[in-house]
Formats: sequence, C-alpha cells, structure tokens
Amino acid sequence: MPVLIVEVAKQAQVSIATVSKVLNRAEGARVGVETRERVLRVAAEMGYQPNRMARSMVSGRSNTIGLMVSGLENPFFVALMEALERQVNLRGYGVMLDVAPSEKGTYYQHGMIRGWPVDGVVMWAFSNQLASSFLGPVADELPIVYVGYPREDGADWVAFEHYKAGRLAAGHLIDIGHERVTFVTPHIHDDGTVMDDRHRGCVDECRERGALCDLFAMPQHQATREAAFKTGRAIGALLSADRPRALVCHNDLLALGVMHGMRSAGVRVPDDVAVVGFDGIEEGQYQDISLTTVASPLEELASAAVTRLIEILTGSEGDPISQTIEPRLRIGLSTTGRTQEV
Amino acid sequence: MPVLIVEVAKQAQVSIATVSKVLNRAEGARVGVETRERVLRVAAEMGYQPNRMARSMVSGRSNTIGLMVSGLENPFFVALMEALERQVNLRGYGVMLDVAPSEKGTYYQHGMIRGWPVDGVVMWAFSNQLASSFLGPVADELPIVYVGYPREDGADWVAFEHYKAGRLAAGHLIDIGHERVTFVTPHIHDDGTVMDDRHRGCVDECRERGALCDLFAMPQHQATREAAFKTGRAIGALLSADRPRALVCHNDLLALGVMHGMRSAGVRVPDDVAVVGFDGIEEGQYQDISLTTVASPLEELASAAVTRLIEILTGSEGDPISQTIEPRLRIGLSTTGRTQEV
DNA sequence: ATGATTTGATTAAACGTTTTCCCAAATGGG
DNA sequence: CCCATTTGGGAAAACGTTTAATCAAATCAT
Repeated sequence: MPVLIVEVAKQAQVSIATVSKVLNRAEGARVGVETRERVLRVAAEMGYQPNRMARSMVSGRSNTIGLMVSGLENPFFVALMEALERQVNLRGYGVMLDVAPSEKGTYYQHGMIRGWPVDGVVMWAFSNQLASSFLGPVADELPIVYVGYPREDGADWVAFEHYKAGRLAAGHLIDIGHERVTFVTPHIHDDGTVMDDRHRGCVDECRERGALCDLFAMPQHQATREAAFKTGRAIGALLSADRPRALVCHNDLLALGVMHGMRSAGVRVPDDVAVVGFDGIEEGQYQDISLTTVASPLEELASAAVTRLIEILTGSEGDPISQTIEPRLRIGLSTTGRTQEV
Repeated sequence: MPVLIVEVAKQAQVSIATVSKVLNRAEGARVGVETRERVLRVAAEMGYQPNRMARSMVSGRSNTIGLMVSGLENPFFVALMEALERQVNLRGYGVMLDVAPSEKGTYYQHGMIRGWPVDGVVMWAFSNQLASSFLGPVADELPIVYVGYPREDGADWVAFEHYKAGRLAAGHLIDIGHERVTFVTPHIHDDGTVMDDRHRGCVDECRERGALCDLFAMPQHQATREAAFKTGRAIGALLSADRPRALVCHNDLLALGVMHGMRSAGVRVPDDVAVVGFDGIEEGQYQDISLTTVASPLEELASAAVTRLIEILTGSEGDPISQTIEPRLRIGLSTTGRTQEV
C-alpha cells in the first residue's frame, strides 16, 4: 500500500539508484540538476517515504536512538526524557524508549536493546560502576553517551556537578543562619553515586563553615513519594527538641514528600524546619510553600549529549565528550519564607 | 560482529531455514524433535539474536508499537505511558515513543510514525474528532487502538467514563453540603472532549440535586502548573464573598496548582474552598492536604488496549473493542479535611 | 510389495532499500 | 582530431532474515 521507490523511479523516468542518490544526497553521488529536481518533485507528489527497515538493513543504521532511564516516577527523569527526545527528534532521529523494569533489573536482561535497531544509546548513569553492568555486553557494541554522572573509563559522558550542588544546598542553609544540617536519604551511600556526591558536598561545606551535618536514613529505603511522605510524618512526630531544623533531601521528589508529610503532622515549613531539594523539578515551584532547590539544567545536558552521540554516529569522530554542567541554586519559600498567617 | 543465523546453522549442521523455523516456532513448520533441541541449544550457546530489521523486512512486522501521547507535563500521561509500556513489553513488543511536539502540531507532520517501523499504534484520544486528524493518512494504514475517549466511527477504543466522573465529583461536594460548584477549566469546551464530558456530568448532577454549577475559565487558557497556580492566586485575591466555595478542576494537575496558588494567597483548603480533581495521580495523595479526586484506573485501560491491539496484529480478529472503564471517587482532605491548627 | 501420504529438512525467492562498480556520453586539453 | 578525464546515470550485488515451494526419505494403508 505505501508507495515504493520503484514507483517513484518509474514515474520520474530514472532508475531506483538515482532516486536513492537524490533522496540521500550522498556525497560521491553525481546527478544532474534537472533530474534531481524532477525526482524530488515526483517523490514529494507521490508522498514517498522510504521504508526505514529496508534502508536500515543495507546501510546498517536505523536512525533511531535508544533512551534508557531508570524509571518515570521521578518527574526529573520525565523532564530529562522530554529534553532528550526533543533533541533527538530535532536531528531527525527516532526514539526507542526503554524504562528499566525495576531497580534490580538490567536493561540487558530486559532485552529491549539487544537486537533492536538502535544506532546508539543515551543512558542515565546512576553511578560510576552500575551503568555499564546494566547494559551488559551491549556496552561494547554500541555507541553510548552516559548522562548524569561522570565516568572514568574514557567513555563519553555529560554530567551534573552533584558535589558542588551539595555544597550550594548546605551553603544556603548556613547563609540563612542554620548551624545544623540533616541530609535525608533513602539508601546507604555507595561511593561514586549521585547521592554520595551530594552528601559529601553537604558535609564538606558544613565542616568548612563550622556547621554540623548529620544523616537521616528513610526507614523504607525507597526513593518514592510514599516513603518520603511517611518519613516526613515520622520527623513530624519527633519531639520538637529532637527534630532537625534544616533538611537537605536527596532530591526534589523526596523533599516534597518529606515536606508534605511533616506539614500534615503539624510542622511548619520553613518556620520549624527548612527544606532543600535537588534537581529543580517544576512541581517544586508551584507549591504554596515553594521548594528551595539546587537545579540541574536539563536542556544543556540533553543538547550536549545528543550532539555528541550524533557526532559519533555520523563518523565525525572527535574526542570523547566529558562535560560537567553547573548546578544552580533556586531559593524558594521552603527555606526563607514565612508561613502565611490567616 | 553480532552472530548471524548462518553461523548458527553451520554450527548446528542444518540449513538456515531450519534454524528460522525452530526459532519462530511457526505453525506449519515440521521439524524433528532432536534437531529442534540441537538448534535451540546452539543458538543459546552462541547468544544468537535475530536481526530485527531483516526479520521485519520480509515478515512485514516489526514487533514494535507506537505510543502516542500529547505531552508529558501531566503526570497522568506519564503514568499512562508507563502502564502501556509495561503491557507492551510484557507481550514481547518494543515501544516507539512519540510525544506530540506541541498542542498544535500533529503526529503526522511530526513524521515519527510515517515510514517508521511500527506495527500498530496506541494513541491517547483527546476527543472525538481531533485524534484522527492528528494521525493523518496513517490512521487508515495502521491498526490503532484509541485510549481515553470513546469513538463513534467503529474504531477500537478503551475509554474512561468522563461524564460519570463529573457526576461523582459534583455529587461528592453536594454530599458534604455544598450548594454551589465551580468548574475550573483552561479552555472553552468543544463538544465531545474529555473536558466537556466532565463538565456536563458536573452540571447534570448539580441540576438534578438542586445545586448551582458555574464555570471559571483560567485566564491563560493553558493546562499547565503555572497557569493553574496563577489562577489559584487570582481566586485567592477575590473578596471572600465572591470567592467560590467548591472547585471542580478539569484534572489533578490543575487542581493541585489551583490549590497551592490559593493557599499561597492565604485561602484555607478545604475550610474556605474545597477542591476536587480528576485522574488520580499519585502526587495528589502525598500532599499535606491530600487531593480529593476521581481516579481513572490506568492499568485496566492499558491492559485492555494492548491486549486488543496485539489481537489485531496477530490476526486473531474478533470484534473491535469498545470498552468503558469506571472511574472511582477517592476522597482526600481537600474536601473533607480540616486545616491543621498549629 | 507398491502407491499414497506424512515427515523432516533444503533450496531459493522474496522484502525495499543503499551502494559499489561500471559504462556511455560529454567535456577538456594539446 | 584524438586521448584522457569528468559527468550523469544504470545494473546488480549486497543486507539478514522469513517463507513458499520442493524434494527425499520414511511411514502407512492396501
């Protein structure tokens, strides 16, 4: 039913080879200007769209990029995905989505990528080691640009400066007078993870400026809204004296959950407890008490990553990218506001 | 570099045709039990993965399904997407993601679907007419299951009962004593849209039970968090006498924005104004004032839609699906709670 | 034991492109 | 005017599978 190249060729009175050359504007292909125009016109008239599978077979390229993220519960990843998708489409590529089935599952076992026609992969790198084990053998067969966390194996990556972000968060709290900062986290930290970097930044900033930094581990050990909310309620139930006064939460999703949980338990934010998050998700801005956060500029990262990946794909090699992107403190009411008196 | 079928065939001492038959467990294919096992073993040993493009070329199928949604700002769509992706992967298919570039843009122009190797499409149907115009000619060439809104052209669809949801929302407010309900919406309503159905349900319920129902159009005419937040502030700025007492917002995203906007302007929820949304997004549950909502059971819809699509794809025809899914009222503090006294 | 059927496996023809190689015509230089 | 080069375009070989058409061997009924 779809129109084939052979029909276009017939209509334009040329061979299919010529049609192909015109449509792909190949480099070494020489074709007369008037035949070129004729072919172009006919192809447009007939609404010809090359069959991508056939094209892929012979060219070995699919013009499709795999997008691998670890889950969509956190709006930050959704925003990241949107940014990446935008960038990918902008360059004429398609997107193959792959959401890791579970925290434990690996993409490789998941089987989406193996044998699937993707030319390259943009992958969210949780941490230093994990990422490649998630990809399995594929990591060696396919061009990959890792985003989110830096790598040390010479692979391409674009990452946020999580350590610096940690310092910014703690620094802000110290600036406004806090002397004790509590870092809220769902997991025990591994070395070389986003969490660890943020935490270390927080700790170092506190130490240097004479503040205390302790750790509050969420009972459920899960990075979900629900767990965060319950954690907030638990914190709210603490005697006022035991209660931390300034919270740095591992990310905005958790910060919001914790904040709401505490408030639902009668804690005032920021009067009783100040809250800071990371990522800069939109949701945080449109709260009655807007969330102070250290934002990670997504578009920059997406653009750099995709640009590089396509560079690799089109053969214009160049050096591997290893780019860090500066986080930005965005002050909201959750640290500096005053609860509305009604 | 990847292992080819011909290598498997050589290793197993059979023809490639035999390997193919074994691996596809085709119906009419007869192959001896011991060769079958040998092939299976060898293929596994060598880690053979069929090249999906080659397979697609000849079979005409790609085992990939297009997922078309209108945007990812609303967490409801993200959740829908996740549910659909889960269902699709469960059945061994891949997912090609297509996010409409803008409200005005059409998928067809977007060009992702045309010529892309998808066997079928699951598409979020905004309304009755719009959906097919978004798809363009593709609508006739590809199996499509529409989700979200019912259709009247005999196409396959699985939809929520938005009208009934509207009645549930208004009904709940009337139950708890409200006599005037204000429907908050970003757009002027078209006939046969989700918005219109919800609104009509709301209006009818009010009329039947002797309550008043009026309309509040958001100044920005956009279904975004920001617009909703500003709308909330605007409502908060109204003199207490003019202020509506019970809001039904077109969806949870807006309800949350409006709620936070109002509260940031000093309005107490639900004491001063009660708020109801639609969809049942997770975010609404983990607020200090949890959001009352009419939830749409996603998994049910996703499962039904994907099941049907695969049914079409595998040729086991059966009748077009036209299934409605019952909404469920979930009562939160935004209508029945009392603001915490601190 | 013989012809008819079933079983097991092979050969070869697709699928719709891209791309390499090749050829004819046109152009250029001397 | 002849040879070398360039230019424009076509023929045909891939690409890695699936599947229809065959075919030989084995089984079966008579």
